[in-house]
Amino acid sequence: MGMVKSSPLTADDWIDAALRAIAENGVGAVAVEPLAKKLGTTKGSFYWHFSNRDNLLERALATWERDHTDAIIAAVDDAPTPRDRLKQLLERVFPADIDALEVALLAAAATDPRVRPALTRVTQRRTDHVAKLYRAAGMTKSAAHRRAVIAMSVYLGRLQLAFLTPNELPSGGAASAAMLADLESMLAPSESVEK
Amino acid sequence: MGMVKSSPLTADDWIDAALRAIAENGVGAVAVEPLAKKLGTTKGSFYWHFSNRDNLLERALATWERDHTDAIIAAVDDAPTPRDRLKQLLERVFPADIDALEVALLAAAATDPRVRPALTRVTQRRTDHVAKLYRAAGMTKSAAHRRAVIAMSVYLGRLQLAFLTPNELPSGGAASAAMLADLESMLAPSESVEK
DNA sequence: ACCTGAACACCGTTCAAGT
DNA sequence: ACCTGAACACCGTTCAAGT
Repeated sequence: MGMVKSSPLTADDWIDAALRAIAENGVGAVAVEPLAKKLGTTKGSFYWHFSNRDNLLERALATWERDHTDAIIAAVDDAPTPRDRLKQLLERVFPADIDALEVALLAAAATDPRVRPALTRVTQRRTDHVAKLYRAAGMTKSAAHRRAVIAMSVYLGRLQLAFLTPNELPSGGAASAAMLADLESMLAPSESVEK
Repeated sequence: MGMVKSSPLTADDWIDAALRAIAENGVGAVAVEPLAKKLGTTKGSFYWHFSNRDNLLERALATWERDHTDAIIAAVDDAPTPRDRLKQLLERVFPADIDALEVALLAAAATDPRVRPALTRVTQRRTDHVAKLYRAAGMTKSAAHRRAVIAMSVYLGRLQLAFLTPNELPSGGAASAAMLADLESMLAPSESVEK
């Protein structure tokens, strides 16, 4: 079942296995003994590469944070106007298949003091970026920030909803298209706020 | 520290302790040995009242589900029009202090197969109720449903955001008032959709 | 440098025995 | 009817010893 690598295991092998375990079964699934079994090695081997279970979690989170923040932000920078970039961001982020790893991390953030800071940084950067887009589209600084916070709420809430009621949110199809249209009009930049 | 009750402990004592533990430290904190210590009894006592740890969780969830669904839905039924009821619901639900227990359950729902069904039922009922209000305010059935889903997303996302960036969401004050105004206009029923 | 294997602590679960 | 206390399994962590 587990992919057994020939001899010298690297720390990254453990990190990959940890992230896969999180996506599949949550942060609680980052357990040394089961991971060791999956990698075909022993617990003792683990403690050569990591000081403890938390240290593995920490480094796995750092890897995720690096890989999943800038990529999304950079992906939409080719659209001509801020309004277009916002629209593209929405279209890219909302109909997409739910990212199981992101949901699991979001879930763990509420109770796990090691996960929360990572999620906080990522969320902060995303919010700031969206606020900047609203600002560039002509809204005041405070209105732009409020709308960015609301947009992030909708995004985060949708991750939760998708997991709670999978049948309610088809990944494609007419319902989802109408939904996206609703969201686009609700989240479009408005120029008339707090002149 | 723990409130030690005189002799015959009831199942409800364990359930109360479990719900308190969840609110404070997440579902993982429902651990028999620590709870026994807090209640001043032994693990053996626990297994008189419950078949196992999961059984305690199950019954704690059932208690929460019963207490926290109908109460909120019923609380706003005195407003004259559907539009007013929606507005009151928003005003009641959004500026309120974050419910730690609800956040912890929402978090656990993503990975815990015992928690998810309870959250799914509660979310479904809340969504249906809000959709009914939109419908009564004059929207088509499908538009009302889509808007209810979006409103639930904002609500759930806000719970997450509040925990990720506590400083961003003051419980009162001007920022929160402006935010509420934004939400009210974005989530107000519109009559012009899908005539 | 990297790994094994045994040891110990902690928590879930069982159960015979007590009141 | 309700509880204790000892026992065992499972996983985190340590460490002496191996290659």
